[in-house]
Amino acid sequence: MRAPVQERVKGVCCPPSIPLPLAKVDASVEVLKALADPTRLQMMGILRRSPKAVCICDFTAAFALSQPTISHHMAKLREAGLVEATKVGIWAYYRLSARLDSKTRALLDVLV
Amino acid sequence: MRAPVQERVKGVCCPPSIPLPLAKVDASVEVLKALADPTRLQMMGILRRSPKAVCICDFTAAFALSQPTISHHMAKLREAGLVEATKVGIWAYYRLSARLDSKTRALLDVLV
DNA sequence: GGAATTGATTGACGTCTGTCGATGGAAAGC
DNA sequence: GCTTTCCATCGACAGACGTCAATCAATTCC
Repeated sequence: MRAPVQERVKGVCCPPSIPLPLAKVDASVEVLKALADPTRLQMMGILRRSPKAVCICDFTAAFALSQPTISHHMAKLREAGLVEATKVGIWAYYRLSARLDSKTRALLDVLV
Repeated sequence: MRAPVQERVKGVCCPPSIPLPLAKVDASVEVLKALADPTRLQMMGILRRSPKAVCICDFTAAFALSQPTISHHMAKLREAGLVEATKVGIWAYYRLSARLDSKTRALLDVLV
């Protein structure tokens, strides 16, 4: 008869634990949602490895997805503040955002 | 008239870049999806800080969500291999999985 | 000016997700 | 045995998400 993990009285639950700061959680969730898709995670991997900004047309060629879908995914990454776009003539070039905070950088180091 | 980001010929796109290993991406996405929810991220934060396993009823008390929803979220974390459950009498206790790989640990260090 | 190309946007579709109420099963107390 | 408590599962529902075809705006080339 070993001791239980914690003292418990039936019908009596502990007071709620101290949660993380709500703003921090929401910011993290926004980044996590942006990364939680295979296509977008691979896009981030490609961008992190590329010394130059990458043309959208290259992503369209790399993934077996329609051009609007590629554009949609890149927009998600842009809205999350993960990438930046530059227009050169007809072409649109994307690179990792220059102002990624240290936590996001650490995430990318682990993931891609 | 500065040099463009990359040489481009109209109508000609570069060959696709080398993507990350597909299996790695899918595994990462599974974990990211499990973490990309405010409730689940906070659950992970609580579990990571708690030296003891935490009773489900404490989560039910901590979050303004119904008991089935709490159970649903914990099941998601369990399916992703992030947490483990122990049944003690009527109560169910959860803790961080003992066999988290180093990348997942690093993720949690950054996030929660 | 007109044709061609890139890429963003729109609208539509099926699927996945977060949430709840209701139900069910197991353990503990009466 | 019956009731109570905890928790997982089921069924339902609204909203978000990933995808595509069609369209549009901007640019370049003829």
